Amino acid sequence: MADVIPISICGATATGKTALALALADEYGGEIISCDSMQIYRGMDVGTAKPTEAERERVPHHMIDIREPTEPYSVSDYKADAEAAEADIIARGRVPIYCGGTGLYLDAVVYDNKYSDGGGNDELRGELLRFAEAQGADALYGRLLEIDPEAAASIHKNNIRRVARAIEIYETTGKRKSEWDAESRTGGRRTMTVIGLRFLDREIHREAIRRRCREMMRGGLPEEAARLYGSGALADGMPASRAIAYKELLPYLSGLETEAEAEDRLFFATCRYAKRQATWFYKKDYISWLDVDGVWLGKEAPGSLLCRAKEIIERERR
RNA sequence: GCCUCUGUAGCUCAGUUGGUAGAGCAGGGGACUGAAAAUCCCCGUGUCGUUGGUUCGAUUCCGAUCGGAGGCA
Repeated sequence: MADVIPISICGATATGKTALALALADEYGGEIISCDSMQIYRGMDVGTAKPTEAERERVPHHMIDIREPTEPYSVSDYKADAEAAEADIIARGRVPIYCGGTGLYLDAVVYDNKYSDGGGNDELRGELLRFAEAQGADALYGRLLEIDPEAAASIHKNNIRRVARAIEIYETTGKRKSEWDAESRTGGRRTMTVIGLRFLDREIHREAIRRRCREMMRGGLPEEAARLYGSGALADGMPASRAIAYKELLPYLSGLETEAEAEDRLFFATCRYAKRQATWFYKKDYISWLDVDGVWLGKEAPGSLLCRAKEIIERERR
């Protein structure tokens, strides 16, 4: 039997990735590996548009609900865990199907990237951030310029998060970030069929996002957000506090805004996120694109989209 | 009917002691290798409600007028 080629469904939010991945899983005897930085967390269900119980019974899912909303997680964790899941799926004779919109995580799995050994040093990082706050972003950037001018050239000085991380890499590993990157990027690309879903018409995509926001608001998002907020999982600095959906509802939950205003806030944040995802994905040369405008408008049957996806998959198998 | 407030960017508003205007939000574009649903960068001409007047010059002062909000009758 030929080597199994993993499949990946990516694209911006609300393009229909989940539905297509499920259909493909049925078709090929696949199991889904979530490629989503927020579905990792338990208890964040409505807000992250997690697959439903029924869907997860129908097709096995991996990389979902593997951390508490207070636990940190990173790309390198993802790469290790997802690849382990993938190996396990293949060993059982099934097809791994990645599905999700976290571009960085997809990259980690598409390329043989290496991440700097020695990991992170939260204390040092915190110290660097405090330094930036006290002395200014320029001062922090100045430190990076001294130790790794090459990395500094590709990081904006105001992006103190990245500046701090670059310094942290050097301090903890003794090797510059630019050196790590140079080595990592020689890894090459793995064989994987990556299908990207996209709307050609931005307005239609916005409609899809609008509908999703409405469904979330009616589907228990406020209750979920209140629960997470009450448990402290949304406190400053907590991983879950970064997710779109919960922080947007805080003014509403504390009585400062109406439900309609909260929904708008959620909608705007999601649209901006979709744009950032699109910017990331569109320049990736490993993606084969499928337009979904017709499906959303009801002019194309979901089965037809599935056929188009299968064509791409079959073509790459030859 | 009278009085007060108000009319400036898609929205909320600031401002010009008279020299044609700027923030936030929304919107557009982009970056991205251990927090990524995060983080960061770039992009603002709009009949300053309309119309007269004063003035070298009015969005800014004055009058009228139209729209909105409130108050008194």
